[in-house]
Amino acid sequence: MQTEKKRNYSRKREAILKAVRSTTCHPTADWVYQQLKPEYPDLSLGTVYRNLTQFKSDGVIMSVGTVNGQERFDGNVRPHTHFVCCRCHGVLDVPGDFVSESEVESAAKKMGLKVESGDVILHGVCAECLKRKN
Amino acid sequence: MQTEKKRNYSRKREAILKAVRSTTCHPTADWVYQQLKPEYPDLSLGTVYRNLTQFKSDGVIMSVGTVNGQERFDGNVRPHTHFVCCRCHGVLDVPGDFVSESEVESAAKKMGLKVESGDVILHGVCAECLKRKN
DNA sequence: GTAATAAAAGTAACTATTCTTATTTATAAA
DNA sequence: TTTATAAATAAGAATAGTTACTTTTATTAC
Repeated sequence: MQTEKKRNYSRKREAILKAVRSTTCHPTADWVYQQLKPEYPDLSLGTVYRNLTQFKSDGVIMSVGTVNGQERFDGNVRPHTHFVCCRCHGVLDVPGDFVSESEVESAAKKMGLKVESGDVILHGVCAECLKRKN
Repeated sequence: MQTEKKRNYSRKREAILKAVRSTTCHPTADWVYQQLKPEYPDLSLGTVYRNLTQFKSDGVIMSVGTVNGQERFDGNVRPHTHFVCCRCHGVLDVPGDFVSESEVESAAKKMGLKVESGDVILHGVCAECLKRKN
């Protein structure tokens, strides 16, 4: 049995989660902060970080990893693929999984690993950037 | 025609590349620095960073991404899969590719993306950590 | 209402990485 | 070999993303 941690409601926390879920841009902590600042003028960046960290460990959001020095978050926790543009550092969802669950499982078993998640990250140049300057 | 950039030979640069290639631990910049410090007492961390960046853009090493706030490098640039242990933050090679090149290509084409590389990163608990404490 | 507890603000601290400048080293020419 | 040049380096300061800390504020239970 796990120890239950009680958690009080907070309007800001709710807004932070909503902000992450409202976009497909895979935002940074600062993006969320800037987004909410107008409506919550006393919001602090630390609050955004703290809540994003909580959401991550609760599994209601996920991290896409660090792109250009900044962690990128995703409100969509269903398995999907990410594409990172090395020009504009945009992150895009690519529908599809592309990875063979069973092959991974058998390779992991051979090495004695417990695999909890698997991410596919594609790198390249996005359509926008290709158009802009070839 | 590309402008050729001349590059002078440097004993330290060679040692840095050798260090990254000598291990499968997917080292951080600091690991390389600590490793070479005894033999090159006047080595500086900035030199390690600068050369790793050069090697990356030359394609002779690759980045595994940021794990626990630090970039991890890999001297093996052939496509392969990485496993990141969320307990000890170790990075392991997993033989195999697991991702369907052709499916990725067709999905990318549909979105107008130019894919240059694709990485599979598995997350979980490594054999060592599973043994240590279950 | 009041007490107990969690959340937030604001600030300070931390850390990986990059940048700057003076110095050293490697290469090429004379 | 000596000299000229351009590149590489050391050292440390600067930057930036992130986290931790302390005090104040908000939420819940009674």
